[in-house]
Amino acid sequence: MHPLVPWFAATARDLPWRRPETTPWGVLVSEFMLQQTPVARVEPVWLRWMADWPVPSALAAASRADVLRAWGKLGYPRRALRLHQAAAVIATEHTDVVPSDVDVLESLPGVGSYTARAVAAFGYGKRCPVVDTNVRRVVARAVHGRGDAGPARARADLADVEALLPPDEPTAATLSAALMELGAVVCTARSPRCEVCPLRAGCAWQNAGRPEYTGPRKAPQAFAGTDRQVRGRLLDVLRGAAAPVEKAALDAAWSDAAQRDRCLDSLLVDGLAEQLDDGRFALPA
DNA sequence: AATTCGTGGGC
DNA sequence: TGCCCAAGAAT
Repeated sequence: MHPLVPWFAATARDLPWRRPETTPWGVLVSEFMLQQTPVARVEPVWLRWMADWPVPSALAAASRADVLRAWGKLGYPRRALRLHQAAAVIATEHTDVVPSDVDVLESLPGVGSYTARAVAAFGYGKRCPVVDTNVRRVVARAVHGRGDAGPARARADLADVEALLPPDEPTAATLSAALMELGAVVCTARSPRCEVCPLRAGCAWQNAGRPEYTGPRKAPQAFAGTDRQVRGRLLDVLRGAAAPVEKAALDAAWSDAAQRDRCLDSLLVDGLAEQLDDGRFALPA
């Protein structure tokens, strides 16, 4: 796996959260935004976010409405709320310093196994296996000779990557980033660019003749007509409104009244919206 | 362990 | 065009 280190040094994308001046807080923010959202859409939002809220306590002091507006259309807006909550915990319980310990990180709202390890590795240069969908695919192919990663197996996946990391901490951290980069730009899910892959010579999948993936397929995720779409429509109305809106404005966003009301209620429960005393609706203060 | 949770671009 | 996918987490 060592060929990945010089390859990464030579070809890595110049992403703003990878620049040397980026703080662990900047890394944490980027990882929240990158959960299920492509790099290209995250970049401009991250830049403005860090300018507005350069430290956790600054974000913690902002209103949820401001946070949700800044999050914009990145999707899964509950992530924005969890980041807001995590910032408050960091500010009040960790003296405004992002934790470097994986277990402490994982205790923060919205921080799971991947994000905790990414912050430890990319924010603090630790030797720490980082397993995301890209890394699982690279390991499945290069190490196991399978066309794709099957269902996640947390412990086994971590052990696979742990075995690849060199002893040297900064080199291990760089390799972690390189594995993700390879999966993102070369060893992609569809149409992998094996011709330019630095691992080609030793890749188990390549050497096996690139057999097709045979394992279980993940169930395709419907979107049109789901609550997820309706919630998105409703929240888009609230995000775009300069003042609280009447219910009629939300009614116009989706025709099925029962589904619409159920989704509005779920937004209230999630803290993504609130109803004022006069009956109007708005992003939460 | 299987579902739910947004949004949009690429093929 | 419709389908698949994108640096996951919580339940």
